[in-house]
Amino acid sequence: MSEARNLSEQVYDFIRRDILQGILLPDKKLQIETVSERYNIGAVPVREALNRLSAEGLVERKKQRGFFVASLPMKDLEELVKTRIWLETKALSESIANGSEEWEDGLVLSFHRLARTSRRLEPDSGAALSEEWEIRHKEFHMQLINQCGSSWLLGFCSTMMDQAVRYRNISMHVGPSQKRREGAAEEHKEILDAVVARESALACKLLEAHYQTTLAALRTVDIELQPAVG
Amino acid sequence: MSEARNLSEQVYDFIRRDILQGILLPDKKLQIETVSERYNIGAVPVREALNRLSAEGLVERKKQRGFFVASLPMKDLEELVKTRIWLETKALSESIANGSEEWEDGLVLSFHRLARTSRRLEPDSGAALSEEWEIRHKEFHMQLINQCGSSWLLGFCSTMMDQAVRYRNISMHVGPSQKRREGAAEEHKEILDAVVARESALACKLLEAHYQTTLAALRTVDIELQPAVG
DNA sequence: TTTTGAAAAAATGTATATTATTTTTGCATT
DNA sequence: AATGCAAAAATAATATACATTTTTTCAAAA
Repeated sequence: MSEARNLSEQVYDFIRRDILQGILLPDKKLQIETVSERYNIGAVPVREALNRLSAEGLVERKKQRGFFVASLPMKDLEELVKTRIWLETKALSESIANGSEEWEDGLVLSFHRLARTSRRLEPDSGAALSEEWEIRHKEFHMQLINQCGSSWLLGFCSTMMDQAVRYRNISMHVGPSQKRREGAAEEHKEILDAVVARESALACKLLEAHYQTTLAALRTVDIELQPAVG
Repeated sequence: MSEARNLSEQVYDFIRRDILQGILLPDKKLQIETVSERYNIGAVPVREALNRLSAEGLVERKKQRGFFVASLPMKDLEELVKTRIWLETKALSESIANGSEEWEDGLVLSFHRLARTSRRLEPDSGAALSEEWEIRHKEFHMQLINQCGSSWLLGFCSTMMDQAVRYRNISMHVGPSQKRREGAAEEHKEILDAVVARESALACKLLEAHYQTTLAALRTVDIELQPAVG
């Protein structure tokens, strides 16, 4: 894993992971000294990491007032999902148009690994397995679009996927022990099949439906996500 | 202008401006000490600025090897333009669908200001006027899409506009005193008219043509853009 | 020409000082 | 006594100076 990364990169990874997993709650103050102590790393590396995270939108930076975990208002979720659908369906149709058989093979593989991890996932599974699912899930969705022919578009989609993960994980932490949505596995299978059949329009429709369903599921957790300040 | 910004923000603005204007050439090493001296600001604020710029893609960060002005390969320009067309036509059609008359008014105003600045622009105009044109130009293009209903999409388009500006400015610096493209002003007018007429498909076609023409103009400057290292 | 290793240069990290913001405290006023 | 305000103390962000570690350079030897 850690191949001689420097402290700045280590603490960057730690904070990033904790924000995505919802361990660090939205709007929480990220005081340099506290973060420093938490990860046992000096102030300068911490500041460098926070500066980069702030440019990525996972951290907010208020001048002369320090850093905060980026806010995550429920009302912004709709906009996020809408934009994901716009960009990812575009990327998906381009990918289907350009993608070789090798790409198809890679997609089948990504799906299989995701499905395997899903099956092992119990309501009380440990954090490690849950983290593996997150990785497989993102890999599958990125594999769907990675032949779109634009690294810009891929980057934007990746950024938004990470934000979406935050909503999912926060809702699981905040609500009364939510569990991961059941139907998702079949939806992934349907998307895979449509892509392999090169049915572009159908694949896009299924992908959109997948995100709309996820949105609907999150909306039921209508708990206010802004409480934990400090 | 500068309302009590701290050193880190000041140097951030300086470096950003110099990269966009093409004063700092692609791949140039951004040595902390050198940058520090150049802007008369200490090492820590410089590092914070460079870290943020690296997350934005204007600066590249190689671990244990420091910072460099982000590379700008000519081959990536095609991909950038393609992606801009994908996202901005989507944003434009949404904007036209949603935009109120106030938005329309704002667009007419943006166009007028851009046109006025264009007219004043001579081949030997100073940097100040040229910088004003850049600002007006971006304002017009952002105004076109700012009712798209997605701040994510707006941010992505803004990021790519900045990258495109780099190509334009670099080509003017590197080539034998290139001048700004003539036809652009009329193209802007045509886009404005199509938008005001709410002819969404036409407006998108014109916007795409506008970017394709710009791309073609830049392609004639086939000078390698990678020489200045150090 | 290629390799090697010490010196120089530059990035990364620590300790500390400075400056801005927030909180507390004490006094005046209602 | 309760409230409001202002000044001072405390806290925390920002910046400087300096130490350590890594990379690069350059010259001598294979």
